[in-house]
Amino acid sequence: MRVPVEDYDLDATLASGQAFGWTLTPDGSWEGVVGGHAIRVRAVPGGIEAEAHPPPADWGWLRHYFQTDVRLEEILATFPQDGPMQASVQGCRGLRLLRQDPWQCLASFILSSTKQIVQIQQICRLLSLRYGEPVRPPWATQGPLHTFPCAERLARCTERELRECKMGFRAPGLLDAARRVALGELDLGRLGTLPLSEARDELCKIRGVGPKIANCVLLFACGFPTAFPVDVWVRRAVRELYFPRRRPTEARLQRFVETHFGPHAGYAQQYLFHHRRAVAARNLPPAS
DNA sequence: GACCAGGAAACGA
DNA sequence: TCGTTTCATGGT
Repeated sequence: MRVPVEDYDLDATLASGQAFGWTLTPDGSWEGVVGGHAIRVRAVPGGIEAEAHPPPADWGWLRHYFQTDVRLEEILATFPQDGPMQASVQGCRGLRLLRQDPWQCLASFILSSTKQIVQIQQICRLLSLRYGEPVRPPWATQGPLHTFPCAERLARCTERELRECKMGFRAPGLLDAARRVALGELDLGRLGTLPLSEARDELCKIRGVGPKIANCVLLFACGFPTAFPVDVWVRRAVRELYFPRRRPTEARLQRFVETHFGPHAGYAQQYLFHHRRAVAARNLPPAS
């Protein structure tokens, strides 16, 4: 299957710390699981090439996940026309936001707090291996891929079992989230129909979920284009670029990001995040 | 060994 | 409403 799309940097998007289940294979394609299907995707001229197993009847769910109908040009045009923002866009033209499954996204970001991206990937992989369902596509050379475990399955785990997946103090939070979702106490599918602040309040009832993680879920999975997660990298970027003199209070910084970046502030945030990390990687090259 | 990582919550001032 | 500390684990 070939999905035509312009302005799409697949590699940057899948490696950008918004989804943690993708693996880059030696031949340059990405393997993952979306909607119960094992997927292999690669960037090709003019679009994305995908294989799926089991073979799907239609591919709408894949276009939805990758948001290939979104016109990036129109989104970038809404960004503030200031130097810092334009520089961030120039740094990685084609970076995109995915539309993830809300439960997987919520669980992943509960596991993300004060963890590096590679470690989050490691924990998610371990969880999937132990509690997800195996999917064996015909192209798999090694073992099968695994779905991300559903809330009902994780709700049946003990805290000790979850801690064995290296998540440390985040285990109670994940368990709390899984139980709320499994019991129907929290309807993730409904969040997208609520006003932003109400949806955020719902998520923040979960232990270990504060504004940052809630905003990640609202932006990456629930379709709120102005949700603006502020993590250490984005805070660093915004301070350096927009408050070079004195450092603003947290409340001041919050007000700024909510008003300055326009109707697609969440997208702008992803560019700031990616660009600031790229600068850090350039200034501090990894030890051989 | 010190320091940090896509944070949140409990605490004291 | 501020800043500080603690939580668990692994990488640099």
